[in-house]
Amino acid sequence: MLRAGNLVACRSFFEGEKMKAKQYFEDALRAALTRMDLPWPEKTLIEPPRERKFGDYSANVAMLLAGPAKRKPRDLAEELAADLRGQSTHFERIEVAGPGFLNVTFAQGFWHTILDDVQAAGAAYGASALGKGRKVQVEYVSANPTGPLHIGHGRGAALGDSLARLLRKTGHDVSCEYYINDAGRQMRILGDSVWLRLRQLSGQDIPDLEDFYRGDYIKDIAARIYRENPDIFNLPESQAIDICFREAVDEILAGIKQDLRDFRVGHDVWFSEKSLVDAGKIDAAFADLAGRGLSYEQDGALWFRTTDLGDDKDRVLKKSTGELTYFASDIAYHRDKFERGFDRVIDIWGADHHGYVPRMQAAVEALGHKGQLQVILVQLVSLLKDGEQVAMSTRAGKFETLADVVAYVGADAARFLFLSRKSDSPLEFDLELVRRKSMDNPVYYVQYAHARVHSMLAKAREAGIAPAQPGAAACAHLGTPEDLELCRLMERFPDIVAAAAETLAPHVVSHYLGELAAGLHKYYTQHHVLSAGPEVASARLLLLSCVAATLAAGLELLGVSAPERMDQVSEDAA
RNA sequence: GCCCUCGUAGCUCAGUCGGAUAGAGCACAGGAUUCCUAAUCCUGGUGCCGCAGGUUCGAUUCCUGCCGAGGGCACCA
Repeated sequence: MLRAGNLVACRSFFEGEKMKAKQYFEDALRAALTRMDLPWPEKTLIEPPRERKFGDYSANVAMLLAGPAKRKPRDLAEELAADLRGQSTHFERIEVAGPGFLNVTFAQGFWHTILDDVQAAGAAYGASALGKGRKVQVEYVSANPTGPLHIGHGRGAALGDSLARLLRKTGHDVSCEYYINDAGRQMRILGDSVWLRLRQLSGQDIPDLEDFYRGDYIKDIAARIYRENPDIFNLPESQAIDICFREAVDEILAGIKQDLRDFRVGHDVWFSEKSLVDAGKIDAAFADLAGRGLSYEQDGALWFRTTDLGDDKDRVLKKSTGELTYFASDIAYHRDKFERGFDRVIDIWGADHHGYVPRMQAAVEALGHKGQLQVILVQLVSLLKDGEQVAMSTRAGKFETLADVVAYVGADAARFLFLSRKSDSPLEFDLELVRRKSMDNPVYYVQYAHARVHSMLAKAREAGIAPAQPGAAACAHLGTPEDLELCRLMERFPDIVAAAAETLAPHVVSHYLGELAAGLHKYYTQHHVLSAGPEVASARLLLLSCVAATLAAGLELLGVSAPERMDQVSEDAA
């Protein structure tokens, strides 16, 4: 029952919004197979073939069916082709090729309908209801408030933000969250570090500590506290350190928030670890685990029986010193997430935490939410400047901050680079390369394509030429191979968005935008628009404004601006 | 020692559930602008898809082993 309902919902969604050509082909194939009394193979693949000469779309059904049906793939394909030729109207050509591929080419008129779709949808082009309104949380960055964000955090920030955009676009109810580790050992060290600097500043001769934060920003914070609280040395030391700690966290966190804003990244919720502790959520989580028989005490410590869940070793929740482990608050935190009603939780972590993933998965499973947590690991960013590696270490105070990098290369260029690579492979970030406004820099290639169209639209307005409305009259002027190529490219966009959202991989969008931009640039050099006569000009303006809308919709998903003039871009990276 | 990720063109990287002759950008060489922005376009060629087996109509893709790189195996965070 439920199944049937879903199927219907899916169907209407596909017809309206997903790749219409693909769906049309699939429907035709299904009907043909039914007529031939053959099943629909689960592993059927319908996709644009690598080479254009094989047509617009290609299906491998005949090869999949050949084995079970004990037939030759090519014979089967020929039979299918013959059936399809007699049944459907939108195909211009239906061919059998290679080992048994069934290749189809759509008629021009079919491609022209894309213009209606893009024009009608505008900025919403590519949107879908795939997520069915499910509540999803994306937690990302979550850097300890012990120093400014560095370039690696930037990669996670760009990814998390883009994923949220993708998930929203595909019909999910998304909430972005930043987990603030403001409890525990790191925070004690932070307080101590500021207190140390403060005492040194007041003239006390105290040697540096072994293990403390030594960045200049610590000195600055200490100096400000000293200025604002000249009598701080009259307080008991514990109270003074507490002031240092609180001031430091507040200031550093404010800086982090500012850096993220400048990078166009916004979290909906800033969740404090300390609040979790204060609200007794840790104890509640412990009780939960104990109730499930998954914890025990030994050697004065509280243990989580993760070996029951496939771990090779049980893990400590509360140390014999009474201190909580990171694991303990993470369990309580994730328990809280699901209590807040999220159907699905996505965490973005640095790849150095990958050993932690199975443990966290086990914990979530133990709490009854198996399969509802997805962890995405983001690999290291190695920062290069003039070819040489720039070292990064928060503790040592040597780092290239995100803010510095963004100021140097611009948010657009940084985001585009981060989002044009798979997150699980290491990334090389060459400051000079990313800063350069040239063709080595794909972001400008894409932005330029968008700006080019708007430049033409502006010129057209001056000349009194308006883009045509979609329809037969305009489409009669859009029959060149380049016209149709742009339509084909635009038609793929909704599928690209869906695939990127499903696989949580924004880089699919970046690569697609590169292709679409290339199509536009090629078109530009081959076809004049404004001087082509009023009717042709306005038909082409319609086509190109649809391309611009698609480019803008794609860039929006990456959080990269879609400028109407390129001189607006140069101000971004001064 | 055990576990995870990765290994694709000179460089940076794509390659979806196994499909047709493995792609793009950069770099290199040559060409295109009386006309909407040359931040553009066109033409050139390069691969033991780390190695060796296995699975099958077909493997860069899946399985096993090996080599190489990085990371992880705490009462650290």
